Amino acid sequence: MAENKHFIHEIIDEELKEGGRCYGKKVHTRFPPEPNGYLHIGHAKALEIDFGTAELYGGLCNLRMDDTNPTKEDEEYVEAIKEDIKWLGHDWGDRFFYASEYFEQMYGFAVELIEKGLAYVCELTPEQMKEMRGDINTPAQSPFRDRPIEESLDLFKRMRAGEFEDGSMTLRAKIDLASGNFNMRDPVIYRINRLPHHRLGTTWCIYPMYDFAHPIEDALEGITHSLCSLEFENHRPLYDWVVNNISVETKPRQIEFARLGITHTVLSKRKLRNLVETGLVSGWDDPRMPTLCGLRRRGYTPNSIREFHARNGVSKVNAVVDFAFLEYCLREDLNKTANRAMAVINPVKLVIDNYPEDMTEEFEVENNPEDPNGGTRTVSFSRELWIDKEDFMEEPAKKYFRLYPGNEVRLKSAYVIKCVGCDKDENGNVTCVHATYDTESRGGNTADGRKIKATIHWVDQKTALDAEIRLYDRLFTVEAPDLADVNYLDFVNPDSLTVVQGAKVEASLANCKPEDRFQFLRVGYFCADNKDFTPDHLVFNRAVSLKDSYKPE
RNA sequence: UGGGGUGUAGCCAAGGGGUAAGGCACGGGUCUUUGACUCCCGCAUUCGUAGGUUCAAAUCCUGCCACCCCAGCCA
Repeated sequence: MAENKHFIHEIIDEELKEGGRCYGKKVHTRFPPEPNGYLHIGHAKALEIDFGTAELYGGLCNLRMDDTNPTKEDEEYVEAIKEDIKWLGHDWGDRFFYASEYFEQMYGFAVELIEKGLAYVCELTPEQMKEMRGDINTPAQSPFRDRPIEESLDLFKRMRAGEFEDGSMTLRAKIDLASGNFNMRDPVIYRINRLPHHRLGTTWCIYPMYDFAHPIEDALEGITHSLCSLEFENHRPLYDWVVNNISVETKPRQIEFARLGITHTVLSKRKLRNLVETGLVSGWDDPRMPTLCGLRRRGYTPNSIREFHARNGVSKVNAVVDFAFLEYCLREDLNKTANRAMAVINPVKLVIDNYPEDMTEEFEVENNPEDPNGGTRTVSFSRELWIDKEDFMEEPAKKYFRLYPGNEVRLKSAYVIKCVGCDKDENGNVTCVHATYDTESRGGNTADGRKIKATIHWVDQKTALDAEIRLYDRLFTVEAPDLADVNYLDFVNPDSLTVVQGAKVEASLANCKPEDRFQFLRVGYFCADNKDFTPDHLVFNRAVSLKDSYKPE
């Protein structure tokens, strides 16, 4: 948790003091997704703020599906949303709700407004209403504004009864047709729509609008703080108008914060959906997607995502955070928690010329040097090994200190070896590296105490397993593919996925399960794919590479 | 020319009259059986801008500029 309280918590602190709006009350928030898509890292920010605020103050946070528009919502998203929230580690207890549970009460409040002369049935069609909306200098108009209360009451009842066509009538709040804030120009609060609702079917043919429904949902649930994103600031006067003009005891307060942006990706539902539908990614859970299910499949931990948001803070500035910062948070978490393993992604054969052909030894290797209780595992060693192509150079570049003829390196946890040459094919490609080992260096330490600069990873050919490795990189080549004046699809990174077949991994990896995460030593953090990994077909996704400060000159 | 917001380093972000926290990125060094990690050092004479008030201004006042949101019977 960040040491400095952000502005929302400062406000709450004030309200909790004696005489404050919430003195003696329990802080109660809510997370209200619309079930029409998958949750992404931006939603996770709201999740952290909503659930995190409740946790911080010893309060509660409700999970509520905001399903007031049957044309967009679907039950299929509900379970996925719950699953993602649970995965992140948040608990809504028994407080799971649907906005649609309150439709009857909302209807009652609408009637109350009509009776008070604060709402009226308007017969303008959408087109007419648009024409009569007015502009900055001209007030809106509605010829039905002064309709008698009884008449509105009757018409509203008949709207509910299904007597009128979709779109032919609305219920409007009577507020201010000349307001500079267009949300206050007699906003529509009910519309007619005969599409079946995902839960209630055809029970209703009229549905409340967000601006009317949301404050009621909050008030009915006893929400003290309704935290939402900046674009709803303009709606706050209407939110307050609703809670102040209907008969509810609790008056929740809406506070807005800036939503999250991240470089090298897009976060709008429309654009994400487009990536899926055009096949540029394999689905909503493609490991390149910023969706929670995508990040999960990629290898991100709930902890790293929560830490990312906690460290970013909360403000009202439209922020675009470096993708590198998300990666940093992941590395930081996985460095402490992920077991190490050896995997050779681009293998080349290494032969220890002076090692007996039929001999095999076993070495103990620590699972995680960062974790004293991490334990050890056993790896086998024999004359022929796999090492990474990048760890050998026949003619070393400046400052290169791995394997090259005449140079010594340490094979992690095994022996110190000295390169004696290599074999090449007719095209000059290295096919095999030759070395001799120091028989006095078992475990990796030299008998005479001489320092060995480089340590490289390796896998025994006798026990190595084949694996498919999916190397992921950022989805877009530019920082801001989301800018209004560019077509984001033009900047999809053609190299965002590289599939490597025939990588060689240590035998212990046969026992791992989908979603197990590892640091492949000196390479990066990898995660067993949660869809395609099987014991017979090992598939690992690269979550993030290790930092690499080696810069060839 | 309306209403609502926001401007502190390349990116986040504290600080709200007493002389610019912290993190990421970046550069250098240290350590190292991972060129990772750790640790250390460096990185805003200045807070969108111009004035004003004050012994003292990122903080208070005034003007200006830039950017974001708003004219769905979407949320």
